[in-house]
Amino acid sequence: MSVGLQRLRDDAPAIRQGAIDKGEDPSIVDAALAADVRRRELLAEGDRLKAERNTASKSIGEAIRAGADANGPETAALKARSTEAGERIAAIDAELATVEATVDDLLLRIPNPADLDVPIGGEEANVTIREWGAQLPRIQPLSGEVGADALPDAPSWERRAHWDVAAGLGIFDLERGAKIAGSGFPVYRGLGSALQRALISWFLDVHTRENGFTEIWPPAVVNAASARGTGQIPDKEDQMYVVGRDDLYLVPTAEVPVTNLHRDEIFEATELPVRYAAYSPCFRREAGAAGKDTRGILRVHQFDKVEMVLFERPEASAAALEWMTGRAEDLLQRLGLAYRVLLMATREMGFTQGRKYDIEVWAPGVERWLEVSSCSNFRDYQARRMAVRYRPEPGGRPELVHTLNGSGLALPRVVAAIIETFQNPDGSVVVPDVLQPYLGRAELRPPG
RNA sequence: GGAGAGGUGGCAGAGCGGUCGAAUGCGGCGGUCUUGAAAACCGCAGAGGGUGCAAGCCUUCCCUGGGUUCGAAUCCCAGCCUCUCCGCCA
Repeated sequence: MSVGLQRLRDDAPAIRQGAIDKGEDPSIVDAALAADVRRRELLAEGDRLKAERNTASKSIGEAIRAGADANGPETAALKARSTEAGERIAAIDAELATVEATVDDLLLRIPNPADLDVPIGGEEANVTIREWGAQLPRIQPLSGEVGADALPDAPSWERRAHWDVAAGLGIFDLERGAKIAGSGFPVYRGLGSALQRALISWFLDVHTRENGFTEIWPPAVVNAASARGTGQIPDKEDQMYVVGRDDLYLVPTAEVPVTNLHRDEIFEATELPVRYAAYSPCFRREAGAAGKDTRGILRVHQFDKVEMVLFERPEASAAALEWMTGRAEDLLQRLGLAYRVLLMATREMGFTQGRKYDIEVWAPGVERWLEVSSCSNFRDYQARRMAVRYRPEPGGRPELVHTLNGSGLALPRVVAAIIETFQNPDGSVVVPDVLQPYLGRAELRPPG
């Protein structure tokens, strides 16, 4: 935490501006700085008194060993000196404890400044930096060319939304999901369930066999220290499901348990980078999002995701973010889904990120771009909270690592895009080539 | 859930309430020796914070949090975790 203070002292204007750019309160920076001044005053005085007490206590021990009476008058004088120092130490430590709690709390509320080249602003300031694939129209001719070449009066068909197609196929059961758990807890059945497994397996297979990730299967709950480490507490606390009785949090993403794997640890430089790929269910309360995307599976309280998590040397993290984003894009290309990559503007980023790319797939049935991946470089922000360090040189001083993570990929919207992109006029859906071995079939059709 | 044992540095493992940030072994780093390596020998080696240009000095940390004491790794209390046995159970 105090490495953060160091940066705060050295670079307060940039941190302040970073908070403003992200739409956060910059006055917290000054409050933290002021509290830090008081903290150091108390620390200096407390340390001085502790040194005094230590020497006094030590001389008591020496006197006794030299033959003095442990309860005699000469030791009593020494004890009085030590006791007096002890009382003042107690008072100072008490104030120090409250001041440090204040500093820690304030530090947790100062956001990570965005990289200097990140556009400043809200959604309108996001920059599309890449697009891939054809953005299919909702209405298209039954045969022949798609697009401008199509004849105006030719017979056409209309793509349906994924929930309509899924209803025909019998692969979702949203109503019964609502009955047994609540709205936003989808049930997948039959080939819908198999499609979930297929996607998870294929994603993990690509990451582990081709991309060099180590697979992790994490717990679905974490403790408060882990939630704080990755920044869910205090920033996004109300987005998490809490198991109050046991003081546990349902994970909103595998990022939380997997990044915390190395909390309070020191890597050797030769161990980096560390690359993990982890499947987990993800639980999100989506508080404040009521009424948005209520149809289908575009916004749900529980979904499945494969997450990529990297621990990197600072000088390598920028390139690692590009690489990791590329790994997520590769999955979409091999599925045959059109997508675009956005560099997110400052107010569209989270509290903890230095740079973030969102990847959105085109869903031609609902005619919308759907976010399926978010790839971020946290630089040393999470590492500081979690005390994850590495030794640049053997035997050298530890320094903070950089952490990154990105979805690779989140399932529901990929499923929606697959259904809407590869649906046929008769209601069947073609299975992408890469998934056919996992599903054991080339298309989804209604049973019977 | 019940009963017992235990949590010390990268690992293993000592540690009468004062001289313990902590013996010893392994591992690590540097060196001697060697054509090179191994072995042997010598030496260095924890983390955080404060202060200082720096060398350094001071301070905290022996699971966590309280307490007793002039002084706690060592004593007391609570919690967490691990192991063994019993019970229950996918």
